[in-house]
Amino acid sequence: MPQTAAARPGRGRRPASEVRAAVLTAAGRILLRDGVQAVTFDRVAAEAGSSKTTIYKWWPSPGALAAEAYFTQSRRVLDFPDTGDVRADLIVQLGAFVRWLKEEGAEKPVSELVGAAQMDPILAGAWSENYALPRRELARERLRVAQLRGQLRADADLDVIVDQLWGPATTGCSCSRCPSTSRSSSRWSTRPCTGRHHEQRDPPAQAWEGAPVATTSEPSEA
Amino acid sequence: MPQTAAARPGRGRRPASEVRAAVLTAAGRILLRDGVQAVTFDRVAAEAGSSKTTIYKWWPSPGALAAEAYFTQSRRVLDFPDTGDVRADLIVQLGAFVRWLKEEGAEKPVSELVGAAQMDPILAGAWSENYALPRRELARERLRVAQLRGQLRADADLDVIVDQLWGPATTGCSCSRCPSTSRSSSRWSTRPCTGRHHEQRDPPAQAWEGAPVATTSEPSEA
DNA sequence: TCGTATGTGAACGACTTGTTCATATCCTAA
DNA sequence: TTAGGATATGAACAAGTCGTTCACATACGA
Repeated sequence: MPQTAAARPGRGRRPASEVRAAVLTAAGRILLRDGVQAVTFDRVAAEAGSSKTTIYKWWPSPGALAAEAYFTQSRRVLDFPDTGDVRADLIVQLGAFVRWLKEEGAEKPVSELVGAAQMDPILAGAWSENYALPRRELARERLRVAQLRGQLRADADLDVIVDQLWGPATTGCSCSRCPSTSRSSSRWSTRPCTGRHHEQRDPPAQAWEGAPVATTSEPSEA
Repeated sequence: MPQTAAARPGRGRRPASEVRAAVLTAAGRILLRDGVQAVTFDRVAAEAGSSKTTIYKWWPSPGALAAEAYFTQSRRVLDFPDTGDVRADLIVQLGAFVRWLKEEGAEKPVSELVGAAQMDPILAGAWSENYALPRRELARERLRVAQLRGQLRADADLDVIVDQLWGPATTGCSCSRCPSTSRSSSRWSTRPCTGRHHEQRDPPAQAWEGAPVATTSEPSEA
């Protein structure tokens, strides 16, 4: 995440676009460095060099601000490429998504955002409407194109395919502190894309009863 | 969850076991009624008729207290029966678990506890060590007995079976605010128990990329 | 150039979190 | 039965957070 915009001292109005960019940048940095609970209007205002009053005006809650900061950061990383070969494109995007989570440090903030959404309806709504559902629709569009090009069976259930392709990585976020048992991206299958096999031989890793959290995840160790 | 123990007025020490029971009962009721964030030492003390000082001594955090209150409530509901037919027993227990979540109101507090665990290492540790891993081990024990009795293939991967049987219900907890797409308990399979089929034809519902939360869940609607 | 809109920082009130301390009761040993 | 030690108790306190108000300083458009 990029460096914060320089805050100028003293009163007086700055252009809204400048303030907005500074606030989102500061919120994103606090989210990554200190976690979703550290994203408060007071702290973001201090770090962005903006007014707390203004932030209260523009965002409904710190959670919504944290979510928007995350969306802003992730948008450029999670683009869907379009080379004409949908299968290859989805593999590239899926790889980018997994790297974004596992290697570029997004897993912790995402799991905290998803976690916080469980008790923050505003954040839950923002997540679903501004991130989750739009991204699902992007994936479905790519799969529809594959169907039109004969690269995917016409009767394939697109939601199930989206779940199966991206679900394991996302389950890792929503249940990130789990014992390392059966979850592994190497076991994921792209078989639906071939349009030939009916059976799902390698079930993707998933959450289980009663064991969604543990302390084996390094970033979150107490 | 049962009624609170009557709080007696005035100073003076009460027996620790009485105080403990009152605190756990109060915490459980606040968790169910008002959510995990309402479980604070002040509120629990007020509702239990106990001293905040004492609660600070006995529990490391409100989250740990909330988790223990939940464990206390769930223990009796989620026992594993033992009739000799492991397959039938697991179906009964799985049904009790799903009813506990969906019909007896446990889904919301569980998803909030799991969500809060994402940013509360103490709660995460308590959840894993005192609830998740012990319950997983209980399930594995039952499956081992099935293997010994020839009711389950000797080479079956017990962790994968546990994930697949209980995972969907638990995924519903960890990602409870999701659009109703492919998740449905009716699609779960008990096929591993027959020891005959290698393929998993009906993949259990699971989380997907970017869409783990939404506002379609009634209890959590803003 | 002027008037309107709005970002600004300080101040404020209400509430929460966590600790301290003297007191009242429980419990165990003699 | 009594006495002493341990501990649950409620009030008080300090520090910090949350959310709002308001007069002021600047941006911006006509």
